[in-house]
Amino acid sequence: MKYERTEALNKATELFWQKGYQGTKMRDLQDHLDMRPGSIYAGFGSKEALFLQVLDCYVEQSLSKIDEYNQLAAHPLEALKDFVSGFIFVEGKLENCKVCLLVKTVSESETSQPKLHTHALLGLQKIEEKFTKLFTQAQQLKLLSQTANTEQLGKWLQMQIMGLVIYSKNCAKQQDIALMIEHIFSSIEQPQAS
Amino acid sequence: MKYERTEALNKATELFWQKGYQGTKMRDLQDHLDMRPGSIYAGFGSKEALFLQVLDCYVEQSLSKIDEYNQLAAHPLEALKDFVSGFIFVEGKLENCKVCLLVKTVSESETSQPKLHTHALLGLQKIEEKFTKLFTQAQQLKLLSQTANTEQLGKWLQMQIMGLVIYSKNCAKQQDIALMIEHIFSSIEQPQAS
DNA sequence: ACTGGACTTGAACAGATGTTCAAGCTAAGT
DNA sequence: ACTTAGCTTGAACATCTGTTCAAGTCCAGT
Repeated sequence: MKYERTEALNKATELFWQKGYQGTKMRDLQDHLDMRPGSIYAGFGSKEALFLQVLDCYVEQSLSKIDEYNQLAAHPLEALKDFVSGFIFVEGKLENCKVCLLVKTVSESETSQPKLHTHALLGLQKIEEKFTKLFTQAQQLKLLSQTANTEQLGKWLQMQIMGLVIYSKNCAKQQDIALMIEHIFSSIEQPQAS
Repeated sequence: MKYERTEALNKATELFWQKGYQGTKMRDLQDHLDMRPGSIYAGFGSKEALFLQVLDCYVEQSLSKIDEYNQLAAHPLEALKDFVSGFIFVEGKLENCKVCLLVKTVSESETSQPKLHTHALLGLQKIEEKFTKLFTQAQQLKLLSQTANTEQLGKWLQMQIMGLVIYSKNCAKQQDIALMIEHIFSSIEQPQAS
């Protein structure tokens, strides 16, 4: 059942990612997971509990994806850029980009679902810390100015990604987005007084 | 009844802004507008129709707010910066910043509510056009390089605002955000090859 | 005082939605 | 073949939610 559990979690992630927490109905989940309500409740507790597990799973996967990129890339900055590009251009196409599940959740649950909100913020924080860690690595490799504030850079990148994923929904032109990504990273590599 | 209508629309905007479209229940609206369901339906048609009117109203108000800033400020770039700051630091405080209603709607309605999605995107487009217009003004006033692509700058600013409003929910430190705004505008005023 | 039209009221409705649970099923242990 | 423990089933339930409409209220025109 262990395998089926992760399988189910992944399918649930898909749905929540597409439709958001409130937009996903229990019936949708039943269909998509091919599980009856009783099984879902036995396995995950409740809709909210399932969603929290989905969030955790999503964060875990994002963190390891960054690590993967870091092992493949020539240096940490390239890894971050690849990660961002991979996030926006899914299978090379802009159209497939979904708004990051965490971003979506933070925006949706702002006031109505404090538990989800806190949880999503926590996830975003972990990812930001990973960004900061890679920036610090880059600094040690002399790829960044020794005076650069890597923590501030982590925040900056996190903010940029949030802007990018939302804006991607708004903008048809793949090239515009690619240009923005270039711009973001060229401004990081030639650090201003920040 | 004309006055009461805009009054009601403003109150509805507040609620939708706080809770999102799906998160706002008809009963909440009834309480908050102090109107009975029949009156709401007579005046606005349906929950969806009301929300669309709220969106239109929100866009209109945002556009005129930019114009106001433009008349008060020394030049268009300052106006844009004031607008962004005013958006993020509501009454001087970061805590009051709500995720932009349009951004929230785009994120929430991505797949489940195509009508709302399209409408919100249209609103964002209008605002972006206004940004571009101000950048073009700035260029004519020689505040920007004559080779700068003002359309691209409009997109860039729009994307930055999206990032900022979401990130503001995540980040406690007012100073970090202020720094980011500085960074955004200083990079615009010293234009790269974009 | 009376009429007619427009707006308001709020109980009621139909369908949706999260959740439960008694009954059924499956397979490993004896 | 029998037992047992744990998982699965899906009808049923209580509550929620968007919407309707017959009845009521208000007020300008006569």
